[in-house]
Amino acid sequence: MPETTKKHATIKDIAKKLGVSTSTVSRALSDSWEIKKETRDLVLKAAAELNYHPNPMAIGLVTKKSHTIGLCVPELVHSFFPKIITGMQRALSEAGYTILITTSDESYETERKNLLLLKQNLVDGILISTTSESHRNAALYDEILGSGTPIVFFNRVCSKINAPKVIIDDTKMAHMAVEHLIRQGYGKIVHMAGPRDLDLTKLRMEGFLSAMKEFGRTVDESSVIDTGMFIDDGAREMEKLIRSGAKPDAIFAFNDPVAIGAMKTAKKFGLEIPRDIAFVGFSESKSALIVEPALTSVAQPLSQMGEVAAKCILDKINGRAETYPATVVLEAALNVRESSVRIR
Amino acid sequence: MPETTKKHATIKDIAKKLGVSTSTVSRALSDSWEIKKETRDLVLKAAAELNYHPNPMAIGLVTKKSHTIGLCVPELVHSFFPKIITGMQRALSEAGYTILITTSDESYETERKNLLLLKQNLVDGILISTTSESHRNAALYDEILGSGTPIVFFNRVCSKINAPKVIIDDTKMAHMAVEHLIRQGYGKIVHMAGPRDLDLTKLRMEGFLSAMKEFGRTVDESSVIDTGMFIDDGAREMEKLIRSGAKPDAIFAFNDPVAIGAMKTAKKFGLEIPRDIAFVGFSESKSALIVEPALTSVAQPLSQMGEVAAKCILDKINGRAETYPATVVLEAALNVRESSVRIR
DNA sequence: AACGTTCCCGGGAACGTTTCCGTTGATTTA
DNA sequence: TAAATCAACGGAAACGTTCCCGGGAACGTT
Repeated sequence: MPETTKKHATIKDIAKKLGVSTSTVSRALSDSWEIKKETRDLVLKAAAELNYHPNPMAIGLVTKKSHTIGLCVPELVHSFFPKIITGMQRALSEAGYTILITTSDESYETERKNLLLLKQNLVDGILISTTSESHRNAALYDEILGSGTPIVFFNRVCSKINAPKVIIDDTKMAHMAVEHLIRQGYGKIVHMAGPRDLDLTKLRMEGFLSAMKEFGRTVDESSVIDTGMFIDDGAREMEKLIRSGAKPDAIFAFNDPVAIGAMKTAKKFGLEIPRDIAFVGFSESKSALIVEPALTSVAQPLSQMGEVAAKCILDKINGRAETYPATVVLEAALNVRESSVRIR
Repeated sequence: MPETTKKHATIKDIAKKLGVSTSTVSRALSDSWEIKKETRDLVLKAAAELNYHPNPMAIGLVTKKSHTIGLCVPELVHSFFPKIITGMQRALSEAGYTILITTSDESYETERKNLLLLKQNLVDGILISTTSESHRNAALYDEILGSGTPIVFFNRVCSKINAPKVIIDDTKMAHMAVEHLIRQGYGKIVHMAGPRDLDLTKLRMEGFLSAMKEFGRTVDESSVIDTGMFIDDGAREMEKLIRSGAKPDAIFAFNDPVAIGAMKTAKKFGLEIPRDIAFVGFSESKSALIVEPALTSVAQPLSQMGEVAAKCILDKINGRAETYPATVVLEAALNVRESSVRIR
């Protein structure tokens, strides 16, 4: 009978084969200083021969580290977060960490469940982009933080929590976008703002307002209209706008979907873009290039954002948190395209 | 001094508090039959009071199950797989399983690394949609299967491996799409095929060919052209086609991006869609609705596919594999839109 | 009345690893 | 040369569970 295929070779098997103790093997594998070079090589060779792979659960049980970090994002289907995740995975897998992904579906209750799940699964740290109602879970964030699990916020942050945050300067970029519209000579500019309770909404609106103010534009209650964050929301609000006879000359939308939805309606009503009305989105998506005319938008360094957030959480976990400031602000870019360029 | 906040309450803490043995507590928590109802309630109450949560690592160490299933997809940024993942998460989290996501970036080497990583992390099962060169890892699939870890393929499968697969009938749907074009009265129909080494490419091409044959259309080497799977690929091939003076009347593309890229080029050259040329895509994406005119495409039940694949792997893990056939074929739908409807 | 059952429960090994503590022989120091 | 340091290793506890084995009541069964 051939050597029965034992499920997995353990440290003991190596020890037995070499006639040494498990401690020695462990030390050799972890490259401890208190090990002779020759025995270490011997162990390494035997480990390779036996096709040894350490059991992460056993390690986790004694070290109380899972080498897993939990991720909580609102959704996955818009390719926004997936791009961020790509960056995270690069940084984390390099460091030997693995990601546990959960989606909150824009519901703070699901987010709460997910966070508790992550805690129970003993993740070493949590990366989170909150739902629009982040304040509702603020207490939970604090509780988790208090229990010793580090948290890093990215993109959508909870401002009142004292934890590292990785973001772009939304206000500045919004300002820049609106300034672009103004310089292009568009008259009445309307801001389609996002969900009320999202921090991002406030920040981008601030940018809108500051740009309007800087250039002496008047702002009244009709300058900003509440919208959601999806295509349908933009389409609906645009229709209302047009039907009310208050067609603006330009729209600065909370994000690309809203802008695209609004564009769709505008075209349906026979408006020509950008002659009759201009559009600027935010958080550039692939759709910005597919839609016609191509949509001007603020491009975020998504993959980099993921990478930075990941490195940040690793530093937190490994106690090198001092090297990071509380908030990292990344550089974004305004990509100007046909949807907002005045034809001369 | 107040009760020092011990990191986590364990089963021993409960046992000590109640003056029973750990075995009893364990039995109570796992709802064993050999436990008195009253003591079980006592344990449950104490557990709640102590805010007890079982340590998954300790459990995994002894039961040799991680309650984690590994996922390996080619990419995440096209919202195709994220939609599938959403379905998976629903089914898996419901069953108390957690999901470990890896992306292979269309590289079979990365896929190989990921699979090995998953194995080392002792996942209970693996869900995979392969890279275009799946045959290169066929031996690895078999090895993993042989080592006792079940695998379920979905969407992109490796045909030579004997494992459950969850797919749609690509050939049938391709046939249907092409039939639609023919019935609309389009003359010269060209198929922009996907990557040569992808199973899906062959299947969809078969559907194209069978439909052409069924309706007595002639097929020569100019009827099928190799493309990649991205927007640029479609754009490039379309340009070649037009410049060569061989403008077809309709294009059946391997997928939506290729169709959209081709559409873009067609419009650039002044062709009107669908009058001068019609387009049909595959694997409906959001972009199909954003592009103008809206793109006819085959919609796959993505979330359902994820759910079915997840349930399948759970059945495999729990030894109820007999309830499933080797291959599950889901129903897809051809969504006809303006891009392929002949104007009368 | 002796004997099997059934019902509950405790003791303790086992899972695979890290790590503390101790030991030994060799080397250096006073 | 005795004492102290050091390099390299073994022994064993610990991490938090599950689960097998065994045992003592309480309950029927012949």
